[in-house]
Amino acid sequence: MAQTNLSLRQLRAFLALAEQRSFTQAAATCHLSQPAFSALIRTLEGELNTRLFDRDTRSVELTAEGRLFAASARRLVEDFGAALVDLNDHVERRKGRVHIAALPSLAAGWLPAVFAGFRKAWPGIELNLSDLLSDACVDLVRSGKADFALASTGVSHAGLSTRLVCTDRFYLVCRKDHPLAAEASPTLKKLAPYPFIHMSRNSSVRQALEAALHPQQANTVLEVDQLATAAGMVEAGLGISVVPALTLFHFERKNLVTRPLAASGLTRKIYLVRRQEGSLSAAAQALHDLVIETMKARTP
Amino acid sequence: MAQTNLSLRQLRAFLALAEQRSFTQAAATCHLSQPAFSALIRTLEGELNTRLFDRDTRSVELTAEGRLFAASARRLVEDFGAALVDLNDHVERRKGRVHIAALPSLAAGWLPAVFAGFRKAWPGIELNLSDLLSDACVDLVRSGKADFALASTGVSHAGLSTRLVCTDRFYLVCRKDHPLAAEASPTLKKLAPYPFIHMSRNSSVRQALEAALHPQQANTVLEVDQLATAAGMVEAGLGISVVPALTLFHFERKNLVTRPLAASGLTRKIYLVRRQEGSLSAAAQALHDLVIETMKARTP
DNA sequence: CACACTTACGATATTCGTAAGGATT
DNA sequence: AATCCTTACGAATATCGTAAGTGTG
Repeated sequence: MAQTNLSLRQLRAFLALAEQRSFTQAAATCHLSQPAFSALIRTLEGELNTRLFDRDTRSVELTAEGRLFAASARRLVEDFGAALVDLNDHVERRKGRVHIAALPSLAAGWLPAVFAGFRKAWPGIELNLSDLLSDACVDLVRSGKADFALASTGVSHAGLSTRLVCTDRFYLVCRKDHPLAAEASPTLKKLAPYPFIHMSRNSSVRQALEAALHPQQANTVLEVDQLATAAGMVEAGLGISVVPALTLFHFERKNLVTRPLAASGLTRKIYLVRRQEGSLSAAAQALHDLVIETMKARTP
Repeated sequence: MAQTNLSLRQLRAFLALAEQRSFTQAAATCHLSQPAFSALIRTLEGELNTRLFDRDTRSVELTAEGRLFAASARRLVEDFGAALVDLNDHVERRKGRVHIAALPSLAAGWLPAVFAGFRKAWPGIELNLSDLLSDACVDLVRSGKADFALASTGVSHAGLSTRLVCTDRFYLVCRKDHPLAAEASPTLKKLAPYPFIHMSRNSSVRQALEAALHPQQANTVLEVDQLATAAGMVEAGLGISVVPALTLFHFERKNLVTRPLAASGLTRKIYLVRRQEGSLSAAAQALHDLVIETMKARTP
């Protein structure tokens, strides 16, 4: 008994017959020939080891046991259907949840448009974004709390797979009246004498910058956490700064100019980080694909 | 999607694999060869239109969709199993309810032993007895409130089937010191002169008696509702009475004697009444069979 | 190369629809 | 005679197990 094998179709057939009380009609409902339907009911009765219908040529009625089972069967078919619909909603991305982690610079400037596009395509999917510094992003992925991350780690962590999605060139930002504003594409060396406004030491922007400067030291005048703050400081004339292209929107201000740095190998690499094993949910995969696609479109 | 056909076995296989995370082991659990099991999972994934497991030669893990479905599947298999167990309990008469109606004379004297036997055989079945006069018994059956009845109706009602289960001979009951006590088997005529204690007019005992007497009139001294009352009255010397064999236990008292009436065609016929169409529940059928069997044993 | 999942394939079992049978009105 | 469920039976389909294939540590 514990190993009985019943199918959803048998339950549906049973319920159809219980409601319509006619083999002929119920068979039509189930898209079966009447004899096949009859056999199906007989099989079901055999598996349940009881007669479910009193039937003769004139009438078809549930037995007491049939009525009992009908109540269960109705609920089972409903629950089964609900489970299938729910699963399918997730598969078809009508429901679901995606949690990604991304560097604040991406979260503020570039991601919103991606999220908007995603939302439009899959309005039923709940989005969750952790805008954190690179290491924290990676930790969320490793712990499974985030589906994937956009971070600047080049280190290949065990169990994580990283994929380069963007190489972000750096730009000088300074006031229009600054001497460097005259240069179309200044070199790093030329920047050295001027007071410099840094991002905080653990930001990806700062780390890429330090790595590029290495033996050199910048003439630090100020260290801030937020790019918007840096923009304000530069505009106020406290100093210059150097930031990746994807953050330039912060510096689109009347009194500021931005200049690509002369080829210096100074770039910030952005990686998509995900767990090595375990596929993404349908929803996460969709966002993943959209991210990749959008990135490709930006820098072909 | 609405017409997907899943089987309980597929769900069990899916859950086995989700838990054991090994095709080989899960296949063994399901008593299948590993390739057959593999095909089964593949079919399931096809029907659900999604991959449920991330698998390679080294590891088998649920996908996000698989985890979602696993929760549903677990509950479905449980509910399904519970429904099957419940149904089987009814089929095997470990659970259930039987409601019968019976004449008070049977309810008090003869049925208790039958019920005791039934209870012993099927301790899980709830018993329900309506001890009512014949017409009320039949009404309960007709309305479907009782599974069957033991009544004295000979009338064949539409939609009901009646079956004679017992022909109850009548006995004189009187005091030991009554003149009739001397007769081993008095005739009805001899009773006529003596004061008579009747059952109420709508009782089956009274009706059978009136039918037998017909042109004659009894010398009624008293009319009572309960046989026990009649017994007390007879013992007190108020009169004699005539009652069916099955009620004689009421009259087994020190100062009373019972005498079978001489062949007079005076009998009370007891019928088992049930609905013509519609089988009995397993529990009701069991009680039905026990009633028939016990009746047969009493009067072979 | 050993282990674990997949593919290939012939054999078996199940399920189907058509046609004939039986019972009831 | 008409209607409805059941039985009979050959055909189509699905499922099984064995054996070979593939990929990974």
